Amino acid sequence: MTTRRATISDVAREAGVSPSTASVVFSGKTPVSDLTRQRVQAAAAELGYTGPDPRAASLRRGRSGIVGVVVGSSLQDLFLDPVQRLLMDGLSEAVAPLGAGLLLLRRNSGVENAPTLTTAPVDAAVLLSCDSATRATLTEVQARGIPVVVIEGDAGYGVPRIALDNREAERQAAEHLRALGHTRVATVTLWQDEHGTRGFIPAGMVIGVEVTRERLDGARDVYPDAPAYATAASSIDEGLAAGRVLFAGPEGDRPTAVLAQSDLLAAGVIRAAEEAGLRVPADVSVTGFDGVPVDGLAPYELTTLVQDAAGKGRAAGLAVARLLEGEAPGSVLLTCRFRPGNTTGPAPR
Amino acid sequence: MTTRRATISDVAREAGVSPSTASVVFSGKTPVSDLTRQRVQAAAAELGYTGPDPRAASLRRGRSGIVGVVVGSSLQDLFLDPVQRLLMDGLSEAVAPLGAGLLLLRRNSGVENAPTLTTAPVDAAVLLSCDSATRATLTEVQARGIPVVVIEGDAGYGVPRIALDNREAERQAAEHLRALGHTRVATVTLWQDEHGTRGFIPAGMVIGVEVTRERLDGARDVYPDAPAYATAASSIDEGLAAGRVLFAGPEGDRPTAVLAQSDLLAAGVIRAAEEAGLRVPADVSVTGFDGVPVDGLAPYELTTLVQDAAGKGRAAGLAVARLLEGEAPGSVLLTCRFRPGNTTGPAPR
DNA sequence: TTGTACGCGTTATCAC
DNA sequence: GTGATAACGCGTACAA
Repeated sequence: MTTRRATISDVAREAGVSPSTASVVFSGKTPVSDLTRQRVQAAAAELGYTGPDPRAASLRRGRSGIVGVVVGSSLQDLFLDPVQRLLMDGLSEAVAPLGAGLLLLRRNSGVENAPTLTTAPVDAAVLLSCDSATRATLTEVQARGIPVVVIEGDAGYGVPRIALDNREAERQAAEHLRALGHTRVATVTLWQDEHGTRGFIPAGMVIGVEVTRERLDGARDVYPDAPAYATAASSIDEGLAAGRVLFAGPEGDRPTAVLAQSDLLAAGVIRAAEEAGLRVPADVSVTGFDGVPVDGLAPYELTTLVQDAAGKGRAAGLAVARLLEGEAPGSVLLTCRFRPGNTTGPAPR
Repeated sequence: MTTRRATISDVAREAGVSPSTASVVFSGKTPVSDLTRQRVQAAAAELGYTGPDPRAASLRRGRSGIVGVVVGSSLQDLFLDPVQRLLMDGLSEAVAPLGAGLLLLRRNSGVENAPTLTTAPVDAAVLLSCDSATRATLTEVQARGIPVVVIEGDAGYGVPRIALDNREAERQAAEHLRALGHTRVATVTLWQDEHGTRGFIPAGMVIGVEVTRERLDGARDVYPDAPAYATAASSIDEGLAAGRVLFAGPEGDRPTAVLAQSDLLAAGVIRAAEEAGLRVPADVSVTGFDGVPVDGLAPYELTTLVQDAAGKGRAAGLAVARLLEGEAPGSVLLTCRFRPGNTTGPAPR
């Protein structure tokens, strides 16, 4: 049975009304008499018609109800990070009332034929931690007239941004350490480039990833010469590896405090300190960033900067909604709150 | 400037060719002379035309390049689980060559106007851990003629399933414990219903969540009377809470071994054991399920059942591809591999 | 290799 | 409250 699926015209004919009337019954945009509605619904049931074809409706309306989310790497890496998870949750929550869902699109999938922002029927796009490599995508998308919002990234050109006061926040953490008397302070950073290059960042190097650069700048505002070790991702394991490097040197050379750019990294650094026989915070102070619960960190409570990750996602969703209304939402700058814990203490002497 | 966006006809006119020729230049389905191609491309550049409108193309082709993924709860919860992350990664990898992306759809979002499988332009749908509540959705989607694949769920009705040999696998773990001489064995299960009801599962209760039921059945094949404590999610914290309950009783009453239905739960149970002053595996043996790396579990290596979660996702993607080709892929049953670690040992006496 | 003609299934608009 | 009309932008037989 290769029988064609029923269309709204079929239903209309069966019900003895015009296609437009039948359409209105399903969309509810215009009042319809009860009798007509019932007739149409009966005809639909009869023919097994389950409502308008979303593809045709989206062509006609010019809306698909889909928001593309461009993620950098694998979904695996993305969702490994609790901050990103919260963010996606907030975003999905904020676009749902628009009748929109999130379409996951990978940036450099390398797969032939993979869907992209230009081939997918998206109404708007959200770019996550947009780095320099994303710029190309951006201009093409804008040429299509697709509204774009950027989260934690450097978009320029009048694109609404949802950002954090990363620099000021990290500066607060650094000042907290200075007030405690620390002088030998190191930083463990988030990824510095799309390859996930690990290692100490050479002096004078300009980092293309905004969030990493800004947090590092904040640290350097207080400790201009602090060595910075870049990791490949925000995870406990990455923090552990970085911590091992930092704590490998002779005692007089080791940092007495570490500014980690995420809570997961901080948890890893703390573990590395324990491995090296150092006590936290007696021998080493550690700060994090994000303010997310870290499984298995107890009894420590990180000294950290709390951000509202879900709020970031919601703000992005709101911006998308505005853009779809034809408005021009401004950028949003969210602020972090410093939360002292028990992982920082006076510098050892 | 409210100027209409350029269409392919505009480009064709500008280039002095027919619309169909211009279309062919973009789709590459038919050979075109170099001269024509260049003229069309020049015209496109001139008019700022960036390729066919995906909405119109999808109506015409009857394909949108979108695979809907129906997730039960919040994205947060979904991606908290490393198994689900791997699965989504495998799935996204497998559908990318189809030119398809994953559209995240929440089951019971409760949000007015939220997108659903019937309102979104999806070519196919993947149901994750489909429980009894999902059945309704399923029939409606099938009425639309949208191909569906179910992962770890009970779909019935000729829907291809990607499943695991949960029962056999868990039975192996239980037999391992029996061989070690354990007699007082408890189980910590995954969610038993959509509400995430925690607590001991009453005897004789039938569980609607397939994966939970099957793994429990496997445990009961060996230990018919083993108490089972249900958690709300696969996480360390849930395992910790469950473990605290299990280890709260007097010594002669406590289980000497715990079959946890996931590695994260197992990690939590181990932590609870440590809290209670019990040594693993000297006082308590613990098994997991999944075979995923658990951050911070070292130096333990879980005795567990290794499953290929990414492979599960890929299998689902492949099944989707087949369905879209009009074929009728069968169900896939993947098997787990028992991997002994250092968290199980002889029963204490 | 290129052009013509048509339809994909729906909905906005306006007149009745 | 209902119906006629006209797009929405494109892909693809088929003919030339």
